[in-house]
Amino acid sequence: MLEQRDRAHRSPINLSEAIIPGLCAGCGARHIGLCDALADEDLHFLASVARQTTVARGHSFAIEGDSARYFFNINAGTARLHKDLPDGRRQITGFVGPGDFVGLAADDRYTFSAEAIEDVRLCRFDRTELRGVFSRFPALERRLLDVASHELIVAQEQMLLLGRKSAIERLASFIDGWSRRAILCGGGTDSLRLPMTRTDLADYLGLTIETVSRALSALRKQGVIEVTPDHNISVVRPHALHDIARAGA
Amino acid sequence: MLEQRDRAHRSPINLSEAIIPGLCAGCGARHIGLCDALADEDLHFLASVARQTTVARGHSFAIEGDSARYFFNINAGTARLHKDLPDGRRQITGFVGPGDFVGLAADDRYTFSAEAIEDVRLCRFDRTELRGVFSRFPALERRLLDVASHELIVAQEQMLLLGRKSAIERLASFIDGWSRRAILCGGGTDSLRLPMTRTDLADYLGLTIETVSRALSALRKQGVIEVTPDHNISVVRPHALHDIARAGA
DNA sequence: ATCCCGCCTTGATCGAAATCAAGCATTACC
DNA sequence: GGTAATGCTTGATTTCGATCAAGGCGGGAT
Repeated sequence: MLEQRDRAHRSPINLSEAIIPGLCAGCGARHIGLCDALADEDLHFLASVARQTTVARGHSFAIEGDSARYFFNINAGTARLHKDLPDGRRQITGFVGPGDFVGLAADDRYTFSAEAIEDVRLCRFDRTELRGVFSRFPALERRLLDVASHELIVAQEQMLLLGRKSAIERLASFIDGWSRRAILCGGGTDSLRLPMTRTDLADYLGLTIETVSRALSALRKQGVIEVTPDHNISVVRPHALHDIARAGA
Repeated sequence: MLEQRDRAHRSPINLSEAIIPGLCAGCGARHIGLCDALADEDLHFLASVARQTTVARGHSFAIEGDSARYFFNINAGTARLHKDLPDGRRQITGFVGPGDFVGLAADDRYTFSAEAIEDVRLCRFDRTELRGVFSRFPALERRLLDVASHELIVAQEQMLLLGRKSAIERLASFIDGWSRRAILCGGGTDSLRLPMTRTDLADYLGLTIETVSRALSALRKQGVIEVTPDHNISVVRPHALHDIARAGA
């Protein structure tokens, strides 16, 4: 592993970070994990199809309808994926962070837009050349199938949320899920950093900012969460939160 | 192709139908398409991990929470995939027909239930043994990744529908999509068979049966569709329907 | 410091869809 | 044939979340 990291540093991009994101060791499904020994020629090959870039907060690195040339792996920061209706209505389909992939759900053209909500560092792959990567690293394709399957599970859970849950249940579900993700990624269990605005939350949960605000207040008044002055959240009663999220399971 | 079909008939299951569903030749993404020549030993191997079954209307062949032993390929009939909340609220995440796969979005346990809404014929694979199938037929894994990607696109489109569209836009979107699917599958463009009930439609679109009924009436009054006496639909003005679905794009 | 602007919260009112309710059509079953 | 069950439609009323509106807070620019 360390030997591999050394080798990676010799290549133009930091492959150990790009291909084997080390930040979230506990996240399981969110990593490629090309952990086998890599020959130098393999590294050069990977470096030839990948490229590390930085995207500043507020900027998009994929736009719905554009030709889908690239596939991305997030190394640092948070981005939102969204779809828009012509009249401005917006649905955020997910937030992605370190270790996550962007571009799996793409045809010829992107069917979503991706925008950095914090400064984002990412690794960019040419999608055509990625095919070649697959034949050289079959484990990668296997891994991507697992990732895609997992994303399908998450997407279906979100359909249940959007189709059938009340406003307060949606907020509880989101905070519950987000805090589990934070815990898995090694974050402390006390304060939960929310990099997205209330508008983002509303567009993710199919609500308006006012309803999001009211639902958060309701959860606060019930003593389930606390809202910090900087608009972050701390979960006071995780079990109660989970019960609300699952509609009293 | 014909030679392959002949060979398939020698095996215990009808592989040409099960693995290469022939019913919907125009559907593209929905087929595995193991179109390369198959050796006899390959056929025997496939037959050893697959099994053809019939599921009667109203019966489930996968239940949320159960150990996810099997992966399915639908050969005939229609099924609904759904998730339920403890208090009875239900979200249908999709309808599947000939050529579709069920069980991609599964972990250790099913995260959805699958129920036949017509008599269904399907081909059942043991998910553990499927891993072995992958190493023998790498093209299959590639194909499943494509299928999973396509399902992700559809799921995200459905999130936009559930999170941001009005009742009438949801109905228009559904009918538009369903009719395109029917046309691709070689169906006539005139009458559109809806194998699902209004309740299913409501649970798919995040509405109630009354609202579904009213939205259909509204579309009918606008001269966009006609509702046949047997509750099927015929699309009178496809372009207008599409415009409503895309919120006046 | 002061102003402005973006972001959030809370209150008042409105509206789209849910709920409640009634009735009709078709099919299933005795 | 009669009757119950199932599924669909339409009308009346209610409700939850959207919309409209006002005000607070904090950070950045001048």
